[in-house]
Order: sequence, then structure tokens, then C-alpha cells
Amino acid sequence: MSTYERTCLIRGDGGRTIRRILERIGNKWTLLVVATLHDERMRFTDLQQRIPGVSQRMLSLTLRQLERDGLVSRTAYAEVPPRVEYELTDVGRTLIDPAVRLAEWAVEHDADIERSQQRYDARQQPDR
Amino acid sequence: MSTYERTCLIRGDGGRTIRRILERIGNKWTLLVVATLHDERMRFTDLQQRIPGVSQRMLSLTLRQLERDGLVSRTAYAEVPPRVEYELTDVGRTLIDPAVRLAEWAVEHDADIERSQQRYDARQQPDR
DNA sequence: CCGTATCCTAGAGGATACTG
DNA sequence: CAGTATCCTCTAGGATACGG
Repeated sequence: MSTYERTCLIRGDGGRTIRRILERIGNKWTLLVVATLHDERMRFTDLQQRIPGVSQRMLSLTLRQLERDGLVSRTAYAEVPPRVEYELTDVGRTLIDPAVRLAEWAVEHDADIERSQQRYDARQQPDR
Repeated sequence: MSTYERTCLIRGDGGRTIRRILERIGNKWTLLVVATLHDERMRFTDLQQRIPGVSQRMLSLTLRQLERDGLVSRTAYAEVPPRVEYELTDVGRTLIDPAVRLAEWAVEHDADIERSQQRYDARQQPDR
């Protein structure tokens, strides 16, 4: 597959594909939830503890969306107190690899980018 | 590198890395601009024509951010009328591969996800 | 031709309180 | 324990108009 063909995956349909995926995973908590669930089933509270800063509301919304998309499965046990466990589905697991690639890119180029920003800002705003 | 270690790239620092990259490329037009520039230098107007739906304002903002991050270089020629050309930098080019992986994932699983959503919605909202 | 300035709106996401 | 409900704020992004 040529570079050109591969790039067409991004802009082929006027960007609809890439935009859909970014709407899905581009929000604040989705990839964090997926990564945290990567190797074990987990309860709501466990997730909240392992994902620093997430509120009940946002965790709930994120899980609901992931469940709707079929990336996460939810199992409720009829117990008292209630117990609910979440885990990645097979499809959900396939998301980890591309997500990690992106994270690798980020780690690898973070310093470059920060330096570039500083140079840019220094040039643009020599005042103050 | 184990799956566990790779996943740590995502949540290792409390998600800061993945969030930074998503703030960078998770917006509406960035990846589209990068993909469009993948193989040739291009003028502002060319970009606008090849990216359906982008406004002057958003294209301008997106290019400015990409320039600041060092992913795109901007060359202005002192002519009348003015001519400005944009192209990917070396760092910018390295973003294409992980972005394409993500797009591949999207294409591959889009149908699955849509079916899952329909089943979910049918279960949740049998009313109306 | 290549932008910036201004104004506006929808929705993402936080804080807090309440419930089966 | 595992969530909803409510309220609020802030900003991404669209529309439009203007300027070098």
C-alpha cells in the first residue's frame, strides 16, 4: 500500500472517517479508560481510582459511550451492594495498538514540539 | 516491549501525554491538513479547496498551530499578489504513519461500531 | 491572495447534590 | 456501590466582515 493510498484513508471521504474516530476517541477520557481496562475487568470505583481526575459523571458518560460503541462490555451482578464490572470487548482491544502508536509518537516528539513552540512564541511576541 | 509497557505510554503519567497529543491533533481540521500536505507544498487557497468545509478562519488557525508546533513550515514570497506556501516538516511527516493507523482502525471497525450503536439504542429506547 | 477581527452558539466537561 | 440530575462555565468552531 503506497503512502498516497494510505493517506487517502484519512482524507478520502472528505475527512468523515478520521472525524468520526476523533469524535469517538478524541475526548478527554476515552483512551484513558480503554488503556486502563486493557488487561483486566474492573469495577466502576476501581476505574475511578486509577484514572486520576475523572469525575463520576464523566466516567459514567465515557463508559456509556464505549458500551454503545461496543468497545466495552458491562456486566451487572444482582447483589447487594451492587457490583458492576467493565471489560474491553474484542473490538475494544484492537483499539489499543493504534492508540499506543499515537502515544509513542507523542513521547518521541514532545520535546521537539515544545522547543518549536518556544522559538515561535519568542519570535512572535518579543514585547512584554 | 510488552503490552503492559506499551499501555503505560498512554496512562503512565496520568494521561498527560495522550491528552497533549489529542489536544494537538484531536481537533477538527489538523489531521486533514497534515494528510493533504503529505506529498506536496501547497498554497493557502489550494488547501482550502482540497479540504471541503474548512473556513478561512479555521484553516488559518490550524496552520498557525501546526507552524507553532513545528509540524508545518510556512514560506512567504515577497510578491504581488502575495504567495505563501505550506509544507510538512520532517517531524510533521512522522505523524502521518500513526494517523493512518488510526484511520485504518476506523475503516476496519466502522461497520461493527455502527451496528453496536443501533442494537444499543434499540434496547435503551424502545419507546417512541 | 492571504489572512485577522468580531460576534455568536452548541456542546464538552466540571462541581455538586441526590437515589436505587 | 454505581450511578443520574442539575447547573454552570469555557472554549472550539461557524458566519461574516474587513484589511495589507
